[in-house]
Amino acid sequence: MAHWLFKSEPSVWSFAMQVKAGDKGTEWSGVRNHAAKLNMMAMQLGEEGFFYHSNDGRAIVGIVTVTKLFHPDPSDETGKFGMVDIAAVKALPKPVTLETIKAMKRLAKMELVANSRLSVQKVTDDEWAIVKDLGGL
DNA sequence: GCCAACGTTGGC
DNA sequence: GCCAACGTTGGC
Repeated sequence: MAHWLFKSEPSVWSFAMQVKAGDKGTEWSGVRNHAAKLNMMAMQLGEEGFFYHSNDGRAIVGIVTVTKLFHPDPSDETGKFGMVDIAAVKALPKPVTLETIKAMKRLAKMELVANSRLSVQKVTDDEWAIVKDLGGL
């Protein structure tokens, strides 16, 4: 199973809102980037990803799971892009900050550091295990 | 609030 | 099809 990372500004859509939205999941709409789209197309049902708060927070705060495979995003008039649905799984007992990630040698290659602007990223098995551990899971 | 990095757009 | 200009993102 592959692992992922979803990035969101908490003032727009926070992990707390994702939790409140329940188990069924919500549409991860509005992605207009091809690299992010390819990542979403590769996602399988039940695969898990980190939920990262950009700007305000700058930390990985929770885990989400894919509840619906890649499908068209009605908000995209060009029809080129799409989205998956995700639902919150659990919060990290200890959020893992960007600062911590940058300070860890084994996490230095994370896309979060290398390509911070990509909104849906791939996370390696190694990175997944390390961050979960740092997060207290 | 600034600025670097990156993606997209549009003129040629 | 190239590339300069522009807009957006996100860390600091």
